[in-house]
Amino acid sequence: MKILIVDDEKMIRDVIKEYCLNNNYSVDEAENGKVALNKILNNSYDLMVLDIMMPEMDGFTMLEEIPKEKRIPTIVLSARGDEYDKLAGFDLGIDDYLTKPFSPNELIARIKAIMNRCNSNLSSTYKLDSLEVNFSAHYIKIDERIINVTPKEFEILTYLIKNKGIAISREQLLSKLWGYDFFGDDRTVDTHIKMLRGNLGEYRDHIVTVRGVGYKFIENEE
Amino acid sequence: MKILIVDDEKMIRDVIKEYCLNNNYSVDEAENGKVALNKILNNSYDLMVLDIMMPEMDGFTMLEEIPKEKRIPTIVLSARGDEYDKLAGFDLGIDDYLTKPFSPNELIARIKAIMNRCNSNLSSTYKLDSLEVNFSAHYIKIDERIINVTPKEFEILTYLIKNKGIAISREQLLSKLWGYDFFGDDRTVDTHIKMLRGNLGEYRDHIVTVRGVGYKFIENEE
DNA sequence: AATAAATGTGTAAATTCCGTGAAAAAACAA
DNA sequence: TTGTTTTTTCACGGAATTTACACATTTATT
Repeated sequence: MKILIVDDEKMIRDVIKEYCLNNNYSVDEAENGKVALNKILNNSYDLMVLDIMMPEMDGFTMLEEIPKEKRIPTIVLSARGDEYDKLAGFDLGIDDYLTKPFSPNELIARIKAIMNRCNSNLSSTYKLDSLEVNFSAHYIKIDERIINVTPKEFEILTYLIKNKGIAISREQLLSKLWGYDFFGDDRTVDTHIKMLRGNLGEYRDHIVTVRGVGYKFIENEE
Repeated sequence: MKILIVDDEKMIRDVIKEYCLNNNYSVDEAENGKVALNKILNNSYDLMVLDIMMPEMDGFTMLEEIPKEKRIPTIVLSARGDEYDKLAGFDLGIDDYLTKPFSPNELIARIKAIMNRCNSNLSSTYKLDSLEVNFSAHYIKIDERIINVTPKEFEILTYLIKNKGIAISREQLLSKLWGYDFFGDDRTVDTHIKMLRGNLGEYRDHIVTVRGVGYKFIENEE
């Protein structure tokens, strides 16, 4: 179990490190978002403890830049207590957060909780009437019949469903599903949405376009 | 999203209830462990806020009595701040804890965080009687019915609500929502406000013009 | 009451946004 | 390789949105 600690204050990194080592987790550190991003791209960690307020590259920006296949469970440290909105609207990949000052024991406890949760959270399917999306087995069924979609379409649908009810911008889709280094056209997303809708048949209207923003998946009328 | 609040002090239950309702969670209460256990066995909740120190049956005992299939995400409230309680609690599958006295806002934030990681179903919503503005889903409802507004109208309303009670100048709106490089007419704002008011129907008067300054959103008469 | 300044409102032109289809480019399989 | 599927680009056209502006109305001041 390897944990990446991202914080600009050495003191804090040291404290967290100490506690992690005592609990048999191995640790790597980064003092800002840039370094962290680099480490994430070139190594594999099981969990990240991330400070939001950092010089060079802040935590939010960094999270956005992580390509999807490199995303890991993340506990966010935040100095101010009133930024929850941001956390909420932004990225649902954040697993937990703590407001500074926090107790190291509490952090450890949460790390344990997340480690447990992730291990037990594997095969899952999403169901909506006769629509069935199996995330792990990677198939979509409507009325018990397999619907063929391309990988990208599947990724998009999955992402929208996991963020159902929330409007997702094209940029967010691109950076999450294509990767931070994709420099193509926004409208590519539209084309995939078009294909996806075509394939979803009677469920096509569950992908709603939010004009000026992007798309969202809805379960019912809202 | 239904939350069960378990605490022997009615005052505390009421406060938590108030905040939960404001955030679109529905609420049920129990004044001790026995009642709570009963409710859990016969209903289904998405989350529980649980006080540890209670008469009749304390929180820990109660947690142990819950059969595995009925366990739900739990936030523990504890009057004592010593670490032993905290860690012991986590071993019982507790998801988070707060020490009394706690800030209701923090509790809400943590509830959101847990809801978020369990079923990624959080929504930041502003409610005023039958007016409902969902920031993340990007919709406005009045009397349960969707109100169609343009993106700019939505942005403006959102901005005013987030700064409710404060007069916002046209310049401020322009620079925040249009961008610092907008060189158009001040009065464009007025046109959008006009449209927005039209769409807000009975709530049109909550957007007050502050003569000589700009506009503000108010909840009640002032 | 008269005046000036600020705001409300209707209209129409200008602009932006999105769905779509077609075709080029890239990835993949045989 | 060759052929097939997937991904990406791009441009058209309709529709929705944004903006500007003229005129009406309100408000504050004298």
